Amino acid sequence: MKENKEEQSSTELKIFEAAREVFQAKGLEGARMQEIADKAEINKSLLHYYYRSKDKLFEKVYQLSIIRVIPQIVSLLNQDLPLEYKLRNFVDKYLEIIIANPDIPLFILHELNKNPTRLKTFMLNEVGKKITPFLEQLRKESRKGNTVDLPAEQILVNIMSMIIFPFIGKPVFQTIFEMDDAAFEQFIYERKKLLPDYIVNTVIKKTGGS
Amino acid sequence: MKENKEEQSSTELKIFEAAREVFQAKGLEGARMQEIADKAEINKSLLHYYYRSKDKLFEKVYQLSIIRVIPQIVSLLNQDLPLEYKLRNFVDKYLEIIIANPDIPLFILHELNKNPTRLKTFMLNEVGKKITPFLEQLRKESRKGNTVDLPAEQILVNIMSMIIFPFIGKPVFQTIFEMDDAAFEQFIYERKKLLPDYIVNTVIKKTGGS
DNA sequence: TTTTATTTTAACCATATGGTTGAAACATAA
DNA sequence: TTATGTTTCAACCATATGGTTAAAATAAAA
Repeated sequence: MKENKEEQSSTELKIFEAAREVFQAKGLEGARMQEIADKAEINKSLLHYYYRSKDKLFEKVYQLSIIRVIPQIVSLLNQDLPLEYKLRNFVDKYLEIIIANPDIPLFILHELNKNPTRLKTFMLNEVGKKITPFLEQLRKESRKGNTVDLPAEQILVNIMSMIIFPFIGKPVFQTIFEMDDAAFEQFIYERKKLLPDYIVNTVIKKTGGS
Repeated sequence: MKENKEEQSSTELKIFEAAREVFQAKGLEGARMQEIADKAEINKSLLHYYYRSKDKLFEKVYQLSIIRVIPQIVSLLNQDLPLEYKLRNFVDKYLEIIIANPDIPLFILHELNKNPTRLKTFMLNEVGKKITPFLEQLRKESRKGNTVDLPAEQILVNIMSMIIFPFIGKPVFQTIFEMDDAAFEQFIYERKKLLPDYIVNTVIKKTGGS
């Protein structure tokens, strides 16, 4: 390992990318070190040369998966913007992030299901605390009669559900709608175009106008 | 194994129930036969006495998990009813089924993600083909201007997302909203009350009335 | 060239795990 | 009682897998 922490060698990155793919597809126990080595086109010894063990490698993949998406998403709710604008932006950018990392949600949620307390403090501090201003904003607008009459938490769950679930349910939807990969990609593309408007319209009550 | 296929011995059922819990929580590779035996309060030998192998046991759990929910849900869309009534009923009963089997969605989707072709023919025949009448109904009402202007598939994905995802994302929501188990149960109960109306209102355009 | 870092090869170890077996204890029914 | 089915226990096997090691080959840097 000649390089320092910042500039990783290309093989180290190749290994990490392969590990990311395999872990995200199969989970910690379902993944095989041999499969990771094969996908990275190196041999198993090198895995231990760069990362000491399966657990260590998994931990890096897991943490980076989370750091790669969650802070970005949370920050979208942390700006001082009018509700409608913020909402539209949130849905749009959230979808962009998930489209770029479509396997991360199921990966995180499966691992979290096996061990629900794993990220508790992180979730509480980096997500829970940082979204309360947004929930407050929702409640404030709700009191003014500007939103649909639902608890703020239910609204947020609705929004997140519609953004994330299509990616988690991809194999089901692809089959029952008889879509090949291209068709599903098109379906997601269509979704990205219409979902921001749809969510804004189902959350925010427009006063005045036609 | 004295009993016939219909009336399983109580231990056989106890084993199956334990296996269901462990497999649904940990997945196929994450599950340990010893843990199943412990939870069933029998020893490992008995697992093989009743079910020949881990794979065989898993297969039964997997298939029953699917058969326990999917046909029920699909049948809700297969009745000859007006859209609004059908929709309200669908959301209500779907939630009921998932509340009774909250771990099944993530379980199925994780296993499906590891092997996306696994249930392809089943999904196609038992789901895909049977929901086309519903999609047609949606399109017909859409042409009459009675629904929101979205492709039928997008509408169905929205609906399924809002029903299923809260259960998949439970560990996240529970943490960021700081809910204990009772509070989360209450949250789901609240959801069951309001979601049918909410979904009907966001899908069906009411003509006339104030 | 000399030195250092990277990569391969191959063999190997330790462990966990799924799986098996046989004997014995126990219960139940014929 | 006899026979059959159920359950436990303990020991054990085979395998896959994660992990390690040593030696050599190769490449790169000094």
